[in-house]
Amino acid sequence: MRRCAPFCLRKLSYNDLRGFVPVKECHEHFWGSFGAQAVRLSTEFNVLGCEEGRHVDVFQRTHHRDLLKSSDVKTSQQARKLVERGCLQPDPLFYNRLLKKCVELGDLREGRIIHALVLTSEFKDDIFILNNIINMYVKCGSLGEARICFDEMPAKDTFTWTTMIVAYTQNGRPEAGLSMIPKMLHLGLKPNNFTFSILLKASGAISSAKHGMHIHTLCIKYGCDSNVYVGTSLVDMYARCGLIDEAQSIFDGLVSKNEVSWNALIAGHARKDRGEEALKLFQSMKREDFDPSDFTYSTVLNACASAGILEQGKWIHAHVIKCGVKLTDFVGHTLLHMYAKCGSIEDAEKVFARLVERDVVSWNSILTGYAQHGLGHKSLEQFDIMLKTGMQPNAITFLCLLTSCSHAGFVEQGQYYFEMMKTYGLEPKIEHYVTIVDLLGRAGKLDQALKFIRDMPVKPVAEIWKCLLGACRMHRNMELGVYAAEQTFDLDPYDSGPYVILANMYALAGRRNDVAKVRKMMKDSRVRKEPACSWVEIENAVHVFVADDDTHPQSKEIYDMWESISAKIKEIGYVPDTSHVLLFLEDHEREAKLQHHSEKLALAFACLNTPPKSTIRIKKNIRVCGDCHLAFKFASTVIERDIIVRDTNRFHHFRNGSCSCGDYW
DNA sequence: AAATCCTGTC
Repeated sequence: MRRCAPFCLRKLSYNDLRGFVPVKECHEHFWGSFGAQAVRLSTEFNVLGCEEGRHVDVFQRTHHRDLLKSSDVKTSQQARKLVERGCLQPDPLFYNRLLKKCVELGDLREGRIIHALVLTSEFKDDIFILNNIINMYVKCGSLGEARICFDEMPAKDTFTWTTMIVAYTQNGRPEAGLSMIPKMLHLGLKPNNFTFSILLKASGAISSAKHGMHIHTLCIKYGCDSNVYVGTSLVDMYARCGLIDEAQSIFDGLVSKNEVSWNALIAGHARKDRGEEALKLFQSMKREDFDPSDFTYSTVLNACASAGILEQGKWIHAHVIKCGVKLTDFVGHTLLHMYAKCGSIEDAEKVFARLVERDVVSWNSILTGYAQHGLGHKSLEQFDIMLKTGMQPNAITFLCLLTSCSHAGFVEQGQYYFEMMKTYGLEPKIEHYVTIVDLLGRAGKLDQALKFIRDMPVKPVAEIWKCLLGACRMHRNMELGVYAAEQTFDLDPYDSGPYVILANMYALAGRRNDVAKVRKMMKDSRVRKEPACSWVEIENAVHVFVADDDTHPQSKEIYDMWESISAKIKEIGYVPDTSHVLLFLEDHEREAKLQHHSEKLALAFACLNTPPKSTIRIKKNIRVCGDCHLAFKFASTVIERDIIVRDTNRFHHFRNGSCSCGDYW
């Protein structure tokens, strides 16, 4: 204790001494402990015209303040020990500062001790302190203890209830948070801005427009809807519930908005795959003099990533550089993700090299990039480097590795990693099981895949069977395919995919009656096939095509261009693969059907509108069809260009007549 | 005297 004294004495100034009330109880102890130094202090006080009695309190307050300013946990403990020894006379503020310190440091153990200390003090019923104790438990991650304190509190106020709602909402139990509101209202407690923001967040988290709208009406009733936090939460809630237009109109009507409100709206559009709208909003935001933050950049970069618009992504990157935003966690990862997702793995590698710090997410992002670009070897090499740097892989890391192996056909390696993840204490989740089925299935080991499914410790979900079904189509195994399809119909009757695959398999086998049967099933279950489309970005504009599209202004040129490409590739050996057409048509009709698939139109359009030799990047909302894949291989030779096609889960790089996927996808 | 809204890898 003596150690602390000089530190405290040095800090005293006249301003510290003014207006403090003496604490008599500590007086004696103080003099006894500090002896000569206290006398010196006393002299200084006398010079300043203070009474002796004030010293102790000055000591206390100064001491608390200085102790609590430091982020060193030892000082918080020191402060507490002084109280335990009776050298300090704590007031409620003292406890609250200590609790705040525990929250900052996430120190649950220390928090519990302070809780105990409060319980033995005269403030054991102080609602303010008890509220802060609950908050401390919540922020330190102990929901259970928070709840016990909550239940045991004799009198609760709005803060108490709000804190508990925050606790549930931020710990993945938004329904539990929402369920507290009726009771709170019943007790006559008025929710405030804090309560409403968190309730709206909870509604958004479960995408429940019903709850959200109810909370919205309460916001209005309690006059909280003009608060900027509440307003922003409203925008976010509607966006997360899929009501993006409602979100936009709330945003437009906001009395006060800040950059967070903009971010919420931009993120909403980005989630809805409205990349261009998100970018437009980004522009408006800057026009209206709101400063984009890390949040904004990662949001718009993500919008570019999902829309696959590389040029505009680069433009945002330029902004990031111009504004001196560091490539730390969020911005760095979304930038890397954007380049990988827009088909430029080289740029993604450059970003990875320049990241200020690399955490497990950075590594996962680059591994995912390699996996999606079919660079299986690179992915595994990178993983070795990751381990050498001492970075701990997580469940997602292994998912990336398994995907890499699956796409590259590395069956044994994949199984090795699957076992390896367990040695890292990671329990395989359903996604991992799906990937192993995919790995085995693609490699033609269908029986092994089925045995794997049977032996799985978890119940198979629809995804598992869809995977097996895809493999059965690839390897023409009708019997197992039918079985897998039946399983998916039970588990996920509304997905069109399995019906279409099964119908195709029947069609290939010439089983017309069965095709009709599947069609009827589709009709009965009201399943609709998602329309296939492809898109390309040319000079900051996105051009979307569907099959047989004739709506584009350049339509005639596009068809002529495709005819010309088609003629040239036939000369060097392209024979249309009509097995990909479901309908029972004559051969020439089947070919006609194939020739105007959306990706072919997109390719022709890109040839017309981009400089010779430049890389063509096409995005698709579903898997690339087998015939288009074949045609594009020949086309890459004929037009002397690299063609990169992104489908739902991977990239195909066509160059000089072959594809990076090695025809294995 | 305390707290509330927006972003990343699958």
